[in-house]
Amino acid sequence: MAGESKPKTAKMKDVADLAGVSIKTVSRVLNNEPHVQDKLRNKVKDAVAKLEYVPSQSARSLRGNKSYNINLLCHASDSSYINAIQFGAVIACQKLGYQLSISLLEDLHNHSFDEIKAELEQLTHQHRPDGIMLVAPYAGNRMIAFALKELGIDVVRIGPVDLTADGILVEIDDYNASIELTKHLIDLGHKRIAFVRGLENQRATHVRFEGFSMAMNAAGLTVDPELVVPGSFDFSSGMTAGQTLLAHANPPTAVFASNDDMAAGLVTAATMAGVSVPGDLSVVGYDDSAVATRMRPELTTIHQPLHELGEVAIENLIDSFQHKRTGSSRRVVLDHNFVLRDTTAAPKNK
Amino acid sequence: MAGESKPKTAKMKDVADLAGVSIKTVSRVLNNEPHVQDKLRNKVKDAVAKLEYVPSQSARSLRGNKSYNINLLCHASDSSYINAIQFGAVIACQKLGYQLSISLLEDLHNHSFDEIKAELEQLTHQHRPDGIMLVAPYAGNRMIAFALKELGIDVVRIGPVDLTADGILVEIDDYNASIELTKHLIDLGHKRIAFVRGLENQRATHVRFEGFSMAMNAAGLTVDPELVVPGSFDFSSGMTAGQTLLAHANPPTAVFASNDDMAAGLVTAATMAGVSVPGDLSVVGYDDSAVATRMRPELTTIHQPLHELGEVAIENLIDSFQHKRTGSSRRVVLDHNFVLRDTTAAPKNK
DNA sequence: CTGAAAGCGCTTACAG
DNA sequence: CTGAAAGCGCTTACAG
Repeated sequence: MAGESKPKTAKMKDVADLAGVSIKTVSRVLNNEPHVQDKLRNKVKDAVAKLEYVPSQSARSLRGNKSYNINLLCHASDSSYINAIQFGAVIACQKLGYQLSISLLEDLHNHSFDEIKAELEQLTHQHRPDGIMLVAPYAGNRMIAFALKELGIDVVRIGPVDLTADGILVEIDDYNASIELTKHLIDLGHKRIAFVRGLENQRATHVRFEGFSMAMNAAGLTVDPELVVPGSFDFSSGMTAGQTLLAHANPPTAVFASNDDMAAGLVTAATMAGVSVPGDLSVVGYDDSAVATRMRPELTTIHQPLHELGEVAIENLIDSFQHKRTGSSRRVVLDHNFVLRDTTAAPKNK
Repeated sequence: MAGESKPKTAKMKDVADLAGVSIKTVSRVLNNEPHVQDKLRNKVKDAVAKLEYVPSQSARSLRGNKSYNINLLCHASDSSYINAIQFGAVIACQKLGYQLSISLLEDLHNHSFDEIKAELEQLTHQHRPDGIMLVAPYAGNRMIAFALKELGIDVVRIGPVDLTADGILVEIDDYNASIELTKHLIDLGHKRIAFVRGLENQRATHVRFEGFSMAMNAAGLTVDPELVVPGSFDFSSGMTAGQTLLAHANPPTAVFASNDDMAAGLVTAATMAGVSVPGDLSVVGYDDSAVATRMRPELTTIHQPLHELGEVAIENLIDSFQHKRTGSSRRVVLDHNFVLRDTTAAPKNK
């Protein structure tokens, strides 16, 4: 079977000829510009439909200095949290005529600002995205944000990043969500509640701990420093944290893990040690990512609207540069939900 | 703080002027074309470096009718299998000066060929990728493959798809890997071995079952039809399969789940039912995706080189259309590995 | 081995 | 409200 050659597609000129107008008018209709008679507008639309005309992004890009491309800067790790955000972002891009591309940025620890900037320049100059979307662990990286700003690229960031940061931010209210989650444990009757931190360079770690501490204090409970253990947002650090906490002379009856992956590790460590969840130990996570319902018992957690975070981030980013509001700052906070599942219960010896 | 305007970048003309040559010569050097004196070539390279010149993909696209963009067509599901392949694909694209973009295709069940073709035309005409990468569950979809062919777009597919399919295929030897995996269970002394199928429209399901059956027969064992249960490649179908198998009057001592997610569900179901893995039941998975080491006991499985599958797929795709070998067929088979972990052991009452 | 010219398919000023 | 001209930054024939 011979390979077919690429079918030749209609150009703007063809549409103009068929509609009996100039190509400029076609362009205006396509870009939803005002000042076109309805009659002409309809003629053009008919011609577009008849010819199945789709404008060439290359040509639009070249002349208009736009690429209709948004780049998601990722870290090399498997994360269903990122995955879900990416999903929402793709949906929004498709809806708005943009394309979502993925780039991988290697670890930038120990890199100078100039090196980071050079790396980003290399990455962005080739395909010239109209905007960049930053997620964990890069969303909170100030050097990256600043370098991108110097390169004149619009950025949207997702998650609880620096409060003083400018640009577009999309997130949920981590502080209050953490309070809610902690209150749930307190209301069940828990007093010795442990906390598993995430990566220390992520603001999420700090905000969630702040909410946790606040709720504990408000309830007249103290946070035992020995029950605050480190983690790195992944399954195995959750297991380690679980082992540490269970080995404590006076172990906690409940644990707040600052994300779901670690909570899953914790539940696994408990189960392996013969500690029943939630009978002997209650565990809560954070995110409501895929793992939350791919474990037993299913995880009580905070639901982040991950798809929506991705969608809203893209919409705001595009809106921002379409209205030439480059450099504008805004902060969008979406609703979260507390999701009660099966890893929490009242403590046995209350 | 005022937003900086996009910095103006060097153009090919600037490089040509600095190097004292024509822009055509610069173009030749940049595209690694022959017929340029080394002296001039070096002058040009110096100028490129000095000006930090990066060619505009838009301009190259428009004139050259190439987009330097490869599109990964995804299904809306969270899968660390796809995630890992995507990772490898991004790496390869970055290395070769291409960009990987993601598109989501909604479910196409009950759609006619013409509808599918129209959908794909819409999707591809806007950004005109130079090639498309297809993974599960679309890699094996003949209508998609055929529609893309009619649209003149090069395609690479990953996984065990139809043997008669033309185009570029990258996969591992599923048949022999499945035999190996089954032999492992047989060598441990298992005789009643169950099999959990995946989606029936995926060739992986059939090839893996074929390998399983073959190995059973070769060892003089029969496949009990009652121990062959359906699944859909996800965690919850694995749990269901586990419950079904454990409820059997004469339950199996080992299970071959045709991917890791289902194996994880199976282990979870067993654990919940008080059936110890691997003490009372051995379980093997397939893929070695992230979940394999995010569970306890860790999963014995077949390691698919997912990153490499993604990389090799992209490399072959680009190589194919760069050499105008559009329409050429080839099949690349990468090595797999049997990974012995902790979910398999000899049966108790052998 | 090297270069001057034409043109990819749009959008951006500019005129009317 | 509409259009003729110029040009975005490259690559593709074509000449020498």
